[in-house]
Amino acid sequence: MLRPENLKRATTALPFLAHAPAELLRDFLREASIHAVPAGAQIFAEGDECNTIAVLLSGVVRVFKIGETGREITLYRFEQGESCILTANCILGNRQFPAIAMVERDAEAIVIPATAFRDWVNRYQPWRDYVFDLLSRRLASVMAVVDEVAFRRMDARIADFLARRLSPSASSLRITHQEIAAELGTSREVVSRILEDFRASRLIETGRGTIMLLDHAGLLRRARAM
Amino acid sequence: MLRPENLKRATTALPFLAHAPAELLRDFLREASIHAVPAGAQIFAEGDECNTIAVLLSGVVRVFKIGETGREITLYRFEQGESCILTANCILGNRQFPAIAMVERDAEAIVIPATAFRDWVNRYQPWRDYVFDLLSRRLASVMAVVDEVAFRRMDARIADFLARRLSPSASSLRITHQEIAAELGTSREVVSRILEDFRASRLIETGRGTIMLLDHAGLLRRARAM
DNA sequence: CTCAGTTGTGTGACATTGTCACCGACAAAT
DNA sequence: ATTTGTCGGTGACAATGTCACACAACTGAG
Repeated sequence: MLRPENLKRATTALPFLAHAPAELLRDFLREASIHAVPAGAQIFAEGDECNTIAVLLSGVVRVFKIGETGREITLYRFEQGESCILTANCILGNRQFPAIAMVERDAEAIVIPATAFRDWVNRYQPWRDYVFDLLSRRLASVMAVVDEVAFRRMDARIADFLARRLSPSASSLRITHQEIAAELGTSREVVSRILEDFRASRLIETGRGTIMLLDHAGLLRRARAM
Repeated sequence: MLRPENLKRATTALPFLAHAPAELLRDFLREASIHAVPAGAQIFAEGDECNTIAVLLSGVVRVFKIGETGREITLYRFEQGESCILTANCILGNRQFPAIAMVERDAEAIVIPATAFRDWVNRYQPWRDYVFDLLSRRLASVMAVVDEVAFRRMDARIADFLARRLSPSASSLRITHQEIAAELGTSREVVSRILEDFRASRLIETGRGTIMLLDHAGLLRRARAM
């Protein structure tokens, strides 16, 4: 049950609610509820059955896989207005959750029971569009991950990653080598070696837990070379 | 425009048509058409816009990515009753096709215009369920590919691949090393080396363009070891 | 402040995988 | 039989993953 004042926040996250049929809004108010989830909490683990679906109002959730050796790789993240569409995936297909979802920054989520979710997909076009769009976006982005992992060299991927998170205006980044490794699906040692190389090439400067940008254009060049 | 005798074949491929509302059937007959596509034909290339969607009546289509070095990796295949859901993906999200789809075995396809497809998703629940289910299945299977590529060793992946296609009753397989490489996203040399190793371990016997099974249990052991 | 424990990074050795250059064996066509 | 293209084998080297370990920077308890 959602309090009316929270409908405003929900509408910020899900803009289509502003023009949605009154019926959907009524159902939404009745079925949805808001929960706060602290950073570090696992929302779903590999193999879980899903009986609710969450749409984020704030915070960030990271969805990733873990290999047998303990290595991780990020599949994607979602934040405000997005939902763990993999959950939708399990709900609609009665499948098990094929990855791990963990809150990265404290999150508030609108939680909707699986039964209501399924029902709305059938009854309300705006809701249906929302779900299709997310599902479709994820499929494309996960396919892009396959491409990255299968074909690109690690130095290019790391350069790419850094170039996206650093800019002349935000020239320093707090992140550990281990975190970069988990992002890209490699090991910490490999990241350390490549960062050492970037440092020798005067692309970045490194400190414990931080990376500082020296040469953004140079990073982009490394990202493109292969 | 579909001839009534072809509706039977379509219903074999899409069982939900048997219980679908008359309206959907009428639309289906009006909008769908059947086309034969020979093996080797590219259905979609990376970056294509999609304005039709195809559902297979027969044959096999392989969807894959190509890296800059020319290496390939198979994302998935689809055959009778399945559709190139990535097309749905582009249609619903107005995105570009993010991979290559090529007919592997001569195919016949029911072709539906994008506009009709979109319309039916909104109007007919059986159609909607069909599309959701496929999309959702693909997402899960592409995520499994990420897991494979990121974490499993190549010898285990090749052993796995062979164990699936060989059995004591079908103990020989016509396939080239290059084809295995394109399947798994590695290079021909790597496949050759690993097959040589399997041969030395008396798991298989190899000939030009063929692989013969010697020890199925042994292959499965190699597939599990990491 | 000091010390011990924790976390982040560096390093060398080695195994696995990817790339390149090249060769020879085989098959189909002429 | 010769030619041509496909298929597979090989050696060298580069890139990546794994393991074992060292050590420096931070943290919190006392």
